[in-house]
Amino acid sequence: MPSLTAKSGAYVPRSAQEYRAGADVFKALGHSSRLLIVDALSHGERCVADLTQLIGCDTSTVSNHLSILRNVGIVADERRGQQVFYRLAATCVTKVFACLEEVRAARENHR
Amino acid sequence: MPSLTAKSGAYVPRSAQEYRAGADVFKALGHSSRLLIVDALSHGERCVADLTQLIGCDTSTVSNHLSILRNVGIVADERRGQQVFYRLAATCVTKVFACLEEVRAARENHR
DNA sequence: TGCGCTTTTGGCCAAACCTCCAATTATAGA
DNA sequence: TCTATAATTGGAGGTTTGGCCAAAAGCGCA
Repeated sequence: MPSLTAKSGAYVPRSAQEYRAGADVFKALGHSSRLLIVDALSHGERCVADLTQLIGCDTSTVSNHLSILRNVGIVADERRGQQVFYRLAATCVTKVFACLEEVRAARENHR
Repeated sequence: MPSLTAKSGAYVPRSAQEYRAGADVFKALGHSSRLLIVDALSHGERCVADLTQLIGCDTSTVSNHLSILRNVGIVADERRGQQVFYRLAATCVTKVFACLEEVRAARENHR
């Protein structure tokens, strides 16, 4: 039988939908190319061609990554002439990079 | 030709390895069950059986999720008797939930 | 040692993901 | 209108993930 390891009643899980929506956001960040995109955009907006050159893969692939980030609300797009510019829509994600450092430290500690 | 949309020289990309390591952390958070685990652990440690009941799937599946979280340094484990207890190793991840809210708001805004 | 309980590991299969290419859409300029 | 450039969409391929089951490993206790 499972033991009550935490103070009983202290934790009430959120809705399954909430976890799914949250997971989608992290899933969007869970790819090195998309992380590079977010990092780049945290310094200013960029068009698709810029990002394509930065990442070094097919334009369609980058466009795909951008749509994934846009669908979860991390970036926003704006067409100006022939180009489409992307910028961060949720600036808080830049702070998350700091957390990555703490996680890395925790990993180092325990081996 | 790509246009220089950001202040030139303002952004220097990190190493590919850094992006890969960071992506692995987010990938670990990018699953609703694992997000539930993190949320639960933010209120105190839990043994595998507890988490299994909370999630409602096979024990082996939960164990697998936990190993993914452990490998990137988000959680740490400690055996006490027959049971293995898990706790958050990087407490900053709890703050990330707040960021999810901002991302959600950004998504709502733009539709 | 032998039994029971808890957790982990390995194998399997279906579903999801990533990348490219080709084709399409949107816009600017001649 | 026609052409060139920028970006998106659709489809094929190969790879990775997620779930279960069965088997193994670790621990406590008689």
